[in-house]
Amino acid sequence: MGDATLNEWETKNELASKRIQELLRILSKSKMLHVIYVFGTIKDGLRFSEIKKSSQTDSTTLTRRLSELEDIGIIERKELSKNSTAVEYHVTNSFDIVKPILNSLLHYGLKEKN
Amino acid sequence: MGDATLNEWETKNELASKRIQELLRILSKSKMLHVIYVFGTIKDGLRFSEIKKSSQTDSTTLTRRLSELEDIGIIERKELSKNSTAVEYHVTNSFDIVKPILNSLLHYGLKEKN
DNA sequence: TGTTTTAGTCACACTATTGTAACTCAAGAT
DNA sequence: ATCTTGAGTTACAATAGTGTGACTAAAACA
Repeated sequence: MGDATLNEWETKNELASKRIQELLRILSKSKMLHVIYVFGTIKDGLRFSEIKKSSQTDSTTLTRRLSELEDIGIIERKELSKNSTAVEYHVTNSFDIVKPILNSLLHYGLKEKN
Repeated sequence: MGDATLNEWETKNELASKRIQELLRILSKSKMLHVIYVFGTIKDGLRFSEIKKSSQTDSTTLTRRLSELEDIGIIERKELSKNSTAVEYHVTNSFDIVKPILNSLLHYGLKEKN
């Protein structure tokens, strides 16, 4: 951690800390990484059933994870053609903001303990 | 996320995913960021009471957080001079591995929603 | 018209995590 | 000898997060 960065963390508002903690809380929930991974790899514009199959998550948990991601503005839910049976999920710009975090985590995960 | 990185994530062992989830689970616990922040800013070789005061964490929670950080090898607990009343906590090499994650999180936290 | 698919919801028992308050026990200070 | 500090521990009740199985309502298919 550089000094400038630490100073920022030290002096800037508490809001950053709140957002960070919220993000961590959400990211650490069950199946969240699996779900995000699907958005990161497969494609944009995913159907509920596709995400469910690809992430191996049950309906209940998937609904929970999707609405949490929607809440923090990382994905968007779009009903296709005014009826409710067809729904598509898209990533937003904020998804890009989270990518470096996922990458850092990945590199941590791949690194050996020492 | 770059393609190479994604491929890694896709093809490398499940262990990475386990480690990542474990790290996220631990990082998202209450006061964890406060505690890590103290290690990152104040100095190395901290006493229990210093961490307690600086992170504004009660004994119970601090003990929990410190042993979790010790478990994943991010900090080390050292009893000074064979008696148990003086204890010092040090960061390990693994602390450096986690730094980029903290930095990424910080930048996420400081960024406006869009 | 009946069946399947899509996208969920609901209730529930179970486990994990939290904060609080009280307690301990050894060493150093008065 | 008593008081305080350091570094916790223990018990506990409250809250949060989990997977399971059963259920639903609309639309598309046969």
